[in-house]
Parts: sequence; structure tokens; C-alpha cells
Amino acid sequence: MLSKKAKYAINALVYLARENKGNEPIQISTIAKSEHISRKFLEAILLDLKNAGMLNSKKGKAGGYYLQKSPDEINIAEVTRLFDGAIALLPCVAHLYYAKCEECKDEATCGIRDVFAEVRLETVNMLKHATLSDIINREERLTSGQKTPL
Amino acid sequence: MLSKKAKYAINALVYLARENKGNEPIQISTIAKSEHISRKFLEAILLDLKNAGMLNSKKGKAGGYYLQKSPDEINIAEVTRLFDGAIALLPCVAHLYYAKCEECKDEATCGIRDVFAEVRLETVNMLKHATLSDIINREERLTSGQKTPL
DNA sequence: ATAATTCCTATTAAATCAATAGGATTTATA
DNA sequence: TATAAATCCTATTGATTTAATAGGAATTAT
Repeated sequence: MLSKKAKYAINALVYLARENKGNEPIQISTIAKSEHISRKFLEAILLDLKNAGMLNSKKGKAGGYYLQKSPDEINIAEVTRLFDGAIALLPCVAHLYYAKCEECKDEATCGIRDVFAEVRLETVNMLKHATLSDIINREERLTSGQKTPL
Repeated sequence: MLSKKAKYAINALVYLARENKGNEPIQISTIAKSEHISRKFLEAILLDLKNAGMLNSKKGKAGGYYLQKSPDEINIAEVTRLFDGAIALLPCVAHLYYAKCEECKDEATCGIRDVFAEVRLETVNMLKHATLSDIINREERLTSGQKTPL
């Protein structure tokens, strides 16, 4: 399961991508109210997103947060990695967070590893394609009741 | 990431499927040594697997554990669910462990949910096909250096 | 009877998670 | 230039989960 941090981060990012066409700063408390997130908790989350380069902020009165990158350049893979670490289900198949399974005898011939390598590959692939733009497209498609045209 | 319990359970099951063709009971301590797992910890894990119907045991002297179902009827999806709960990354897309995202406004039109529903579907699909037999096949293929024939 | 094994319950130490608290810093604007 | 309103930063906390450990009860082959 995703952590609450990761989930709230995604919700906040999608909110900003949806509501903030002009890129004027939006306050933490506005996002917190709309998305039903504790303001103080969200504060820390948005700061992390800023330090990761996805958001930028304006300080002081009339300050707030806005997207630093375009909505099709921010994807769910990088957000979940930022808060929850590896996407892989086993450390030995992670790329950015690789670690050896201490109990493993031979990584190269491990059938379990082989399974989870495939799972990781597919998952990362799907989450990388899930950009903020993509998510908003899905919202619109679901809202209007359309199906994917194919 | 999988919990250690889930990982150890998979290792133990694959061990039993590989080493235990005659289905005579194998002792906990034998598996623990081979797979580098704490004996006491493995004890609890194997008991859970027994209660879930995947293993059976013989008590007393010369007792031990053996597979209750055939190796192609035990898959990684059910093992990880047993120890780690839902495979889904969001509660709202889980099937067996469904729960509402409290902060969600409308599940039916949520683009985030839509993404994670796809991820879950693919993951469950892959993990269901990853049976003990399949894993041992992979081991053999990897050991002999063959590629999948296609 | 004995030894060897699984079965069962309880406890624990450490880590992680989800949040809260409080104030420092920055900035628009009256 | 004072004030209000916002982000920024550090520290703390309570609850939960994880990964084990401990100790003994029950069972069974020899």
C-alpha cells in the first residue's frame, strides 16, 4: 500500500494541475481543505515536493505553491519513490533502491527474483505513463461516461 | 516491499516444492538452515501456511511440513495476501481488502483510482500465474542459461 | 519412557507512520 | 514601516507494525 504521504502528495499534485491553469500560487490551506488533508501534514509534503523539483513556492503573504514542471512531466512513479522508496516488491529487483536479499543464494538464478523483476518492470512502466495530464484525462473520460475510443 | 514473513514464506514453499518430491515431512530446522531464516520465526510462518491450507504437517518425532496442494495450485498472489494483505496500492482498488479512501470525493470518476486499478489488475494477474511450479521452471531456465523458447 | 518435533501464547525492541507543535523567515500591502 | 499572512524548518509524540524471541504444551516415533 502507498503511504498517506504519497497518496496526499498525488492528490495535491492533481489538484494543482487541475485547478491552477494560470500557475498563480495556491495556499496550502486551500488545498488541504479541498482534499481533506491535515494542513500541517500537507505542509511537510508540499515542501518535499518542492525540494524534489516538482513544485515551486512563493513565500509570504499571498504566497503558495504551484507546479514547477508541466503536468505531463510529473508522473506517479517519481512521486511514490520520493515518499515510499522503491516501487519493487523485493530489494533485489529495485533499480534506484537496490539491495541484496541477505538470505539469497544466487541472484542470477533465483526464480522468485525473476517473477518480481517482471512485476516491477510492468508497474514502473504503468506508473511512469501515469502523468498528471494522464490522470486528468482519465477524470474527464470517467466523468463524461465515455469509454476509451481505441 | 514485501514483508520478511511473506518473503520467507515464498522461499520455504519453493524449497518444499523443489526438494520434496516424495512429500515426506521436512523439519522446520532443515528449511530454516537451508534458507537462512530464524527457526522460531519460520515456525510461525509455516503454521500460518498450514492454517491457510497450503501446507500440512506431521507432529512429533520425525514430523515436519509438506505441501498440501500441488505446486501449480499455490501461487504468489495468495501467499503475499496471507501475510501482507492487499496487493493493491490503494485501498479503494483492492478486491479482497477493499476500503474506501476517506478523503476521496467520487470513486467512480477518480483518475488516480483508475491508474491504480490498472496496476493492481496487472500485478494480481502476474502473481497468480507465478505458481511454485512456474518459479521452479524459471530457476531451471535461468540455471541452464536457456532463454524462453517463444 | 524418551527424545524430538510441531503447536500455541505472550512478550519485546526497534522501526515506521501519521501527525502535531511552535516558532523563524519572508513578503504583500495598508 | 508596521502588520498580517503565508511558507519554512526542527523537534516531538503516540500509535501501529515488524521481526523476532521465549517458554512451554501437546504429539508421536522409537
